[in-house]
Amino acid sequence: MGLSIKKRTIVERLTADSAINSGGVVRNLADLFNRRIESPSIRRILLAAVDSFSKTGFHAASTRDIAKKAKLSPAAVYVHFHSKEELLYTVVTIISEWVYDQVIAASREHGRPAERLRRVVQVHVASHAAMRTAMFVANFEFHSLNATQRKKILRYRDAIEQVFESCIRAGCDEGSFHVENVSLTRVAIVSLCVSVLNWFSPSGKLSPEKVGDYYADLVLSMLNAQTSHRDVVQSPAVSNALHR
Amino acid sequence: MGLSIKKRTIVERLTADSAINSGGVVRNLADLFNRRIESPSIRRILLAAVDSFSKTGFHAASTRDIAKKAKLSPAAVYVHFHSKEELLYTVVTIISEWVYDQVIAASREHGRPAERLRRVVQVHVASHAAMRTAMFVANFEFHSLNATQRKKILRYRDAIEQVFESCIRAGCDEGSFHVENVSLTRVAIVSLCVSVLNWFSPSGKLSPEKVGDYYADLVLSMLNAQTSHRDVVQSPAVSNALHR
DNA sequence: GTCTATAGAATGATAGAC
DNA sequence: GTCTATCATTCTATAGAC
Repeated sequence: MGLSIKKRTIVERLTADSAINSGGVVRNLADLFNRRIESPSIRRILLAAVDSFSKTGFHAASTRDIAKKAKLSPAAVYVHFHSKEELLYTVVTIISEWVYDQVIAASREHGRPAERLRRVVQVHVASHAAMRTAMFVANFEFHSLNATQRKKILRYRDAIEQVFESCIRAGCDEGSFHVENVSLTRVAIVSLCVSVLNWFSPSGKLSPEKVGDYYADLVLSMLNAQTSHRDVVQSPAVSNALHR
Repeated sequence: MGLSIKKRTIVERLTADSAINSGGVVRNLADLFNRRIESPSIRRILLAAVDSFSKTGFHAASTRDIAKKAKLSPAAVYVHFHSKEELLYTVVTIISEWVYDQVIAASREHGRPAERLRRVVQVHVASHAAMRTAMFVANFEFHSLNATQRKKILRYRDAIEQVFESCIRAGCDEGSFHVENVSLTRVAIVSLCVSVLNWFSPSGKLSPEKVGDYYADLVLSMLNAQTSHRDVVQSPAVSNALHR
C-alpha cells in the first residue's frame, strides 16, 4: 500500500494558469515560473537550471552549481526533483507549453492567410527572442531528454508545425502564396524563426517584437505573397539608415 | 633546450590540400580527413569523435567511447591529442576550413548579384546538408571550445558572413534586391542556411544539392529579387506534386 | 605508437540529523 | 524542507612497459 509510492513530478503538479490563455501577458521567464510554480525554492532551482544549461549545456552543468545559484545545498535539489534529467524536462515542458499557447492564440484570430501567417511568424519569432535562454535550452538540449519525454515535447512542436502548414496551404489554395513544395517551405520557415536563438541579444537595438515583424516580412516575401500592408519597394539608402 | 617542448597540435600539422582548392570534389567526411590527415589512427579517432560528439554532445561524449570506436585503447588518443578539447578543435577547424573554401569558391565565379547569391546560398546549404554531422558538431559544440579556439574559427565564419553581405549589398545597389535592413537580412539568410542541420537527413528524398537549390529560390524571393531565371508564378497543384 | 593500470578530480544521487 | 556528510561511479589524463 504505502510501499514506496513514487513522489509526483513537478510537471504533474504544474499550476493551470488561466492568465496565459486569457490574455494576461507573461513578461519574462521569472514571471512565467511565478504563474506556474508555487514553491519559491523550486522556482529558484528552475531559474538556476535554465541559466546553467544555457551557458554550458545540460551535461556540463552540475547539480552543485545549480543548487548554489538557487542558494540551496546540493541535496536540496533532490527533495524536489528525482534527477537532473527531470529538472531539464520541467524547464522544457513549461517553456514549450508557453510558446505553443502563444502560437495557437495568434493563429486563432481571423484574417486572410497572409495576415494569419504574419501574426504566427511574428509571435513565434518574438517568443523565441523574448525567452531566448529558456527556448535555447528547449531546442539545443532536447536530445538530452529521454525518449518518453521527447515524445511529449514533440506534441507541442508538431502542433506548431501544423499551424504553419495550414496557413501556407490556405494561402496557396487562395492563390496569394506561390509555393513549389509546401512541407519543405514550412520546415524552412519554422527553422528560420527558431534560428533567431543563434544571434538575438536583449542588449541589441531590436526588440523581440521588431525582429518578429521583420521576419514576418521576410517570410511573406519568400512566399511571393500579394499583400497590401507592405510597400515592397523601398530605397535601400533610407532603409539601411534605420538600424546599425 | 629539449626541456618539455610541447608537441605540435594536429591542426598545426594539417596537410595543405591542393585538391580542395583546385576543384577536386570532396565526397564525404572520411574523404576530407583522408586528404588532410596522414595517420590512419588519427583519422579513425577524428571520425569516432565526430560520431560521438554529434550523438551526445561534447561533454557527454567520453574519450573511452571515442577510443573504442577508433579501435584503440583510451590512452592511445592522448598520444595524438593533448586533450579532448583539442580533438573537438581539430574537427571544427577542418570542417570550417572546408565550408569556407566551398563558399569562397562559389562567390568567385562571375555573374550578377542574384546569380552570385544563388550560388553562394546553394553551396552553403548543400555543404551543411552533405556534411551534416560534422557541421552539426562545428555549430552546436562551438561553445565548448576555449576563447582562443573560438576566435580562430570565427574568422572563417565572419568571412562567410562577409560574402553574403557583399552579395546582398551589390544587389541592392544594382536595384535588383529590395531590402530594408541589410545586416538583419544577412543574419536571417545565413542562419536559414545553417538551419538545415536541424532537419536534413541523408535518407530523405532530397539530395543536399536539391535542398540547396530550393533554399536559393526561397532566399531570392525573400529579397524581392527580379531574376529572369525563375518563373515565380507557378501553379501550386503542379508544383506540389514535385515532392512528397 | 600502442598497451595496461591507475591516479586524481568531479559528479549524480542518497542517508540521516534537525 | 533544508542541511552536512558521503557513497559509488565516471571521467580526463598520465605513468611506464613493450
